Amino acid sequence: MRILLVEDDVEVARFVKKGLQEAGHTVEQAGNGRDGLFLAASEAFDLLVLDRMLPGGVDGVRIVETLRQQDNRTPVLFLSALSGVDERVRGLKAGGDDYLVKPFAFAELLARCEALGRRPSSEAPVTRLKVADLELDLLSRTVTRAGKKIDVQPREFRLLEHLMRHAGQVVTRTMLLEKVWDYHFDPQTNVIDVHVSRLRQKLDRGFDKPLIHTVRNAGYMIRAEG
Amino acid sequence: MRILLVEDDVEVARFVKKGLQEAGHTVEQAGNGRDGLFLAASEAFDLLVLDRMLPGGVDGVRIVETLRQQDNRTPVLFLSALSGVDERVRGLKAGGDDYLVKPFAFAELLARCEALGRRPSSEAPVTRLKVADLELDLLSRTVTRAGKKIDVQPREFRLLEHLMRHAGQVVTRTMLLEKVWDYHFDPQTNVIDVHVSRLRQKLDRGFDKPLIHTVRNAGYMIRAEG
DNA sequence: CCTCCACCAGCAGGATCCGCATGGGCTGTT
DNA sequence: AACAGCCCATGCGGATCCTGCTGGTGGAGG
Repeated sequence: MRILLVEDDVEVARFVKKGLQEAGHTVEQAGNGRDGLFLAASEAFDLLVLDRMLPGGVDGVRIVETLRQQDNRTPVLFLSALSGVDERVRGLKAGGDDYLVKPFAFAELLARCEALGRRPSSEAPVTRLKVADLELDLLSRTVTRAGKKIDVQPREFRLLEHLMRHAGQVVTRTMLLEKVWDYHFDPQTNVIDVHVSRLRQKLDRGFDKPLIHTVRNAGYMIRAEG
Repeated sequence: MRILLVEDDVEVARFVKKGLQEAGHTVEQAGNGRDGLFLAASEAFDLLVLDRMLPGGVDGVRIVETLRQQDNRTPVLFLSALSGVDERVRGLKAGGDDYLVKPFAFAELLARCEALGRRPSSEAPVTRLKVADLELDLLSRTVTRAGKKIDVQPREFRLLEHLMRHAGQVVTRTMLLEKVWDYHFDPQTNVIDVHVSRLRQKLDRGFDKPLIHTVRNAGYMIRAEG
């Protein structure tokens, strides 16, 4: 499972991250609400573990509310020192899925994480991928940016799908050749460049924030910022 | 939401049931594990609220394990007086989705119930259609019969999809022209016949039970028998 | 300044796909 | 029996669409 942990307490963060990783999950971490929200909105996670209280304006509840407003249904587990019933209810009402009070036993955190992660990815296949205002609907084979429909060719679609499934991660040319072209050799041409170029034109033309980024000597990456 | 409550303590049961009903949910209730399991297995609920300890052999954990084994993914919230971390972990590991320790505040129970009910069946788009041993996967755009992959053209795919979405119902030519071809007039040719024919060849050839049936003077129908 | 890498426009081959027309079979009616 | 209406299968032609390559240009990095 790909988990995003947003926690400002360094000790707790370290402890949780280590434990989750040892249980076989991939953990990204943010130390404040701003970064956390940005990551959660721009990349795909199976679960968010949020501290209820965070420094700097954007707290856990705020993050969830924002995400839910954007149709992001990623399960959310709150961690908090606030143990009052009202606090717990508020967290859940905002769109959280579970609420664990500090201090907690790691075994319970893990069990609850896995309970949350169990349902969505297991039986409800992803039907739409989203990166910033770009959406790709696997069912209708449709691409939209900022609500406007964009026509893409089959190969472009596969390319984009692969990029979006790895949003925020660099995708190498070799990977693309394997996964999008089913080539298991180097075609010695710039096929990829050409298709990426075409895709760019369709996706980024007319928008000031480009989504497809070149990573020199490595490959490409799709992501909202830099 | 349709909720099943399995709780042997009459007082608690009454209290919870009343509260959930006042929040606008429908509540069925069982007083022991046996009945609870039977109900949960035979009817469709959006959520199960189970007492962890129940009289007569079948306890909450047992119920969940049995259901999960039957591929029943209905969300489960445990209620229990057993507050140890190990107990909680066990409940979640068995397939529970949440665990609330008695005594609890009703507001929290309600919030957790609604958090659990929020996600699952509410909006899960259909991604695969099935008629007898014929399956159509909207995501991979794949058709299989009896496990064997069958290649179909785009237009054939749309045609088949439309037929399968109305399995067991006659689909008229006019409907097909509108929905599959986007024709709003009569093309005066036998386009439909041709495509149905091609589809038949691919789907029914080599199988004794045909799935696509002609309804004379009406249209076509896909269905397992007759 | 030089080199390498990436970008983009244009092009042309190819493959796919689709719809039409024809001829034949079946069914029910006259 | 003969006929009309409906439905089925196949071959063919055309058109579109798509894709990958080439070659020249621009820019980043050394």
